[in-house]
Amino acid sequence: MVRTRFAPSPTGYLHIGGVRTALFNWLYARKHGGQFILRIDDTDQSRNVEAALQPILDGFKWLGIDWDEGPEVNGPCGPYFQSQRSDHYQTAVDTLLSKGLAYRDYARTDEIQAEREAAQAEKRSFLYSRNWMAENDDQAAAFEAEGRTAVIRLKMHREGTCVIDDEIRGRVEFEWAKEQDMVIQKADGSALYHLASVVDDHAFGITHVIRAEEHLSNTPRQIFIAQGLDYDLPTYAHLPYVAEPGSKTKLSKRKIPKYLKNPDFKQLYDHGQHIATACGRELDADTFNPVIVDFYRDIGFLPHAVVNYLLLLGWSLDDKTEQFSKEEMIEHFTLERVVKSPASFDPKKLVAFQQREMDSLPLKQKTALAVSYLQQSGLVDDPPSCDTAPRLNDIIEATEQRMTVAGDILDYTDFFVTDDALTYDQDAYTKHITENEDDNGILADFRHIVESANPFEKETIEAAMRAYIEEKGIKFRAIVHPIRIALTGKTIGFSLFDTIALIGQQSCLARLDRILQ
RNA sequence: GGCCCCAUCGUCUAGCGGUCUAGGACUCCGGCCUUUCACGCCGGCAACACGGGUUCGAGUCCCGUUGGGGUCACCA
Repeated sequence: MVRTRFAPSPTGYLHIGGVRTALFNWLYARKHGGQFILRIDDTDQSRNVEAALQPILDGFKWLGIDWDEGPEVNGPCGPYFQSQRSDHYQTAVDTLLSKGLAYRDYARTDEIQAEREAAQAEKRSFLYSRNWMAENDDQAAAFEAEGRTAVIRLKMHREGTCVIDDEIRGRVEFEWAKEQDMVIQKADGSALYHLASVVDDHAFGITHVIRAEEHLSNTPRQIFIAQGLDYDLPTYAHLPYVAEPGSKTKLSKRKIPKYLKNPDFKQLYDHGQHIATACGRELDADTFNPVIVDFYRDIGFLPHAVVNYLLLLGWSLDDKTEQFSKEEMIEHFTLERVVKSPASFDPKKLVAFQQREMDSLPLKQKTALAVSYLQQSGLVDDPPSCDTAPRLNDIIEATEQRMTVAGDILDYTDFFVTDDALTYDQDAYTKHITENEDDNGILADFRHIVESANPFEKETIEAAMRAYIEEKGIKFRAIVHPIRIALTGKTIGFSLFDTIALIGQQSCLARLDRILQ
């Protein structure tokens, strides 16, 4: 039975790199008919865990990555919060202590620091002298008499080799003597990450530890703990990490200002800001940026586009397949085809996946998504009013391929404002209306076409307009801009005939009259 | 700095000794289409880090160099 896990720390947001790791764990479990478990790494959290966890759970739900055991669903191995498992960790510490594989250490932090710096100065690797190690109660009592307090450290081997058979990296060796005597329990009695992680992986029956490469170098100490506790070792698979756009440095959540210097990242970010602003949303720079999953959900990405993109960031099936349904991902995923080198996050390519996904979305669903943005920005009532509701599908259909994300509908809002409230792009207005003396003639003629179109449909309007330019001996492009500006205030938009039909005869006349007067 | 990992177009990748004058995708650049803006279509630019081996033959195997990265907490 395959059991994998993802262990997020309740930080308040779901990081894109974390999602990729979770996805691979999820896929591996699903492929092998096993379980995917969510464990909450809150051993060091003083803040409100519940509030900081919710966005993470919501993110996974949105992406369709479900968990078999963990928060909300629970399961046979609970509790799934590390803050509630301290008794397990204490038992493990006691075992390690009794077997002489860990010790009470009374060194002060400055004393350790001094040793570390000395090693650094001599350009050799640091190895603790164990000068303040207490291996029996008498020694401990002596140190305590000096007013010292103890942490628990691992008493690492000082010879031999630790061999890791990594599913992705192959055989990796570490000399035990280079491994530090890690602290596994703080002076206040709380357990630290490595200890908690190993104990819980065992308690949860985790068979495959699939995690990012940054954990490779601390695997030896985890193996030491596991062996000391007589646990069977899980299979390890160290994924390459997700790197910054255009770089091989690990993607971090705290370097947004730096990423903003990357034009592609900036463009995506601005796109998001534009939509969020149009929705009248307050922006939190910590969570509203392309490194955090919420960003994509909030501006109208399709979750599957994000998942599909992330799948290909460090994994491929072959030399051509790029689009995968969830079922296909599960069917084809193998650790064997995970790439070893880091993959840098490419905002442009993610958008391309989204574009493709959006284009293939059925109209009804597209409409539903877009309408929610119109509602958020107050342009459409919830539920839509009687005169708006029937037009919605037609409007979205007329967007054709212009919406990359659902929030893009907010660039085409002139169908939802009243004729009096329509605003004009000033430069365009000046250029095509004010400065062009012939335009009044064209607009007036166009008003006649609108007025006499019967029925008022795009086919009849198009026929009348084509006849008009033929008669006048002018190009169509000569009349497009003035008309478009008169009707929508802008030079860009849908097909002009769609636009006219969607605005409707009455509004077209009203908007034309605003200009003609 | 010690230890460890990695190395094919700008980016994601295919390539598991000959079929590679290195394939696909995104980006970019041309052109076409055209009622604007998108879309679409056609075409193009662009890579095996370097040096040694092994071999009849190396992008593919080995070693070294260089480069990039990760990690070295009473964080996770």
